[in-house]
Amino acid sequence: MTRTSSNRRDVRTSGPGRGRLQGVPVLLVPAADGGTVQHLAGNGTPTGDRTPLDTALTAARPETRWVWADTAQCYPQLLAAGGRVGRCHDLALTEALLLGYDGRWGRPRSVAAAWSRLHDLPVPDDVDPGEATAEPTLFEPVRSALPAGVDPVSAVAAVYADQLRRIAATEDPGRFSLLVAAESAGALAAFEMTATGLPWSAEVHAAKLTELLGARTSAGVRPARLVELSALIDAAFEGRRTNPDSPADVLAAFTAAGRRIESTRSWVLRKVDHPAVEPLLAYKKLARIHAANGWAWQERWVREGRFRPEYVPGGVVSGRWATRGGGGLQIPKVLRGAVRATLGHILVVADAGQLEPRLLAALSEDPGMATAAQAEDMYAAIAARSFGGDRARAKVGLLGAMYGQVGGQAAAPLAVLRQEYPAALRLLEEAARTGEDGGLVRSHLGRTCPPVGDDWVRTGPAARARGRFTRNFVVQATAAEWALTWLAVVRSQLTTLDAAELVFFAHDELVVHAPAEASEQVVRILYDGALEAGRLLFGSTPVRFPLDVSTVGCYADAG
DNA sequence: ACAGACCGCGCC
DNA sequence: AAAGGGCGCGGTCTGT
Repeated sequence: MTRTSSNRRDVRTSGPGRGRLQGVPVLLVPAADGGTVQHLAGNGTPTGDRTPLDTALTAARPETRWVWADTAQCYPQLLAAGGRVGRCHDLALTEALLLGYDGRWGRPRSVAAAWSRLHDLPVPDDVDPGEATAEPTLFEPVRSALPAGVDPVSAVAAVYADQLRRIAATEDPGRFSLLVAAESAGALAAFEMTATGLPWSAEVHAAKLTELLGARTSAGVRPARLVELSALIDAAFEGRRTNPDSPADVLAAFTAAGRRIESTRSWVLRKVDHPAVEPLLAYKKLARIHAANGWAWQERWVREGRFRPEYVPGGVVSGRWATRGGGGLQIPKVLRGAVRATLGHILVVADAGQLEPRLLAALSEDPGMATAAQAEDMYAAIAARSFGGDRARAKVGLLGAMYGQVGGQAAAPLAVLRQEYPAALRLLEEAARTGEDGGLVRSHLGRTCPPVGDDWVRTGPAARARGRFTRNFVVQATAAEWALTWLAVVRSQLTTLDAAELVFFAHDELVVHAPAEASEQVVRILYDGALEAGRLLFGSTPVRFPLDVSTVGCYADAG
């Protein structure tokens, strides 16, 4: 195993894992009478104290931390019953992080599985949440898979204590604790946001669809505008009936028209001189809106004025979230006019600009790059310093370095960067080499990339592809943990405001819906949170994490 | 009829 | 301008 972060800095003095994200653990305990919670000591052993569940929910201090099997199983029910939890330790997410740290990716991560591994017993498969019992109780997922006779409370306590030991045995327990706290807080936020939903005007959305596509049609029937464009495409191909949704058919049509193209990607088509290109590009754009975010989508995903994406925290290997259905992280720009604050409210939209290059600067501690990362526009600062002010070249070079591009336009800027920012480029190239050799790389806080499969061979394209993946992983995964930490801090501070709700999170962007009179406080919380996230991850670093913040009535007006 | 691969494009 | 990282989704196409 190869570490990629050299020049380690001790961040413990600045207190990751000991600050706002940590608290006194409380353990939930199942009971036939509707539930009690059992208290845990700091090392995970039960103290014997018990409190009724509803009392615990209403009387919990903000620093109370709930230790439970799986936020996905426990929290939606609590939220539906009006409960809300400040902090938690999610045993399943933490188990996945710890297994990954040891290079044991994809093993079952449930409490039952962890408990069984702890006792050298056969490990049960994880239960798909979709296949869980019809009326799950808070602890059903724990109880059902544990061997008969094993007390679920003891199992949770034992796994929790074991995880604390394993965290303490990592290379930097302070960092890993912060990762666990942020991952767990993120899971709370994810299920809260699914319950809350993003304010979505079905009327505005429908009006936009009609403007773009024509009147609504029944399912399976192409709207008027698509029919027209399809006819124009046929005409341009001199009557040849062409299915614009079929890349193979479009390719054949161009071949018949004497135009040899290697694919039907829109940027390839744009270079082709043929009358079918224009209607084809228009068709593809609109057909995409119709298929992915049309009337059927609205019917399925928008209810009571809210779009409710189902977030999957930890759904991406880099620690980014995924969504399940509805394409929640891909709301097209042309439809963002439908995201509207309700009466008397505003949306505060904040996104962290140029996050990945800034994290590269912080990770590598490259002096020149760190200086550039103090600027509001980091690409411009790099350009001024090293590219004679040519911002486009600076950006292409930096992105190419982080994504593993070697040729094309990026080649020359890359050589400049290697000369001027050697520590930053070395970090990336070391990560790539580790990946090509089949090794593991980690994020700043210790999230670890998946190992190679059994059938992996250290040859040509496969090795280079893995090198690009691990090269990008160190940056993308660290960006994801910065953003998660930001989210966690903002979430906890927003509880000080009445009726301010987090409604959207997408990789490096947060949207808060709040009463108009609270807007300035929300803005302050977002900025303070970004500052705090940088401090928690890196202690004192010259790197800044500037935000673009807009206070708007409509998402389309942000930015 | 259904499953899975591939394609292309939306987002970051 | 179009090479390189991560996704979800809906379309077609191919194989069973």
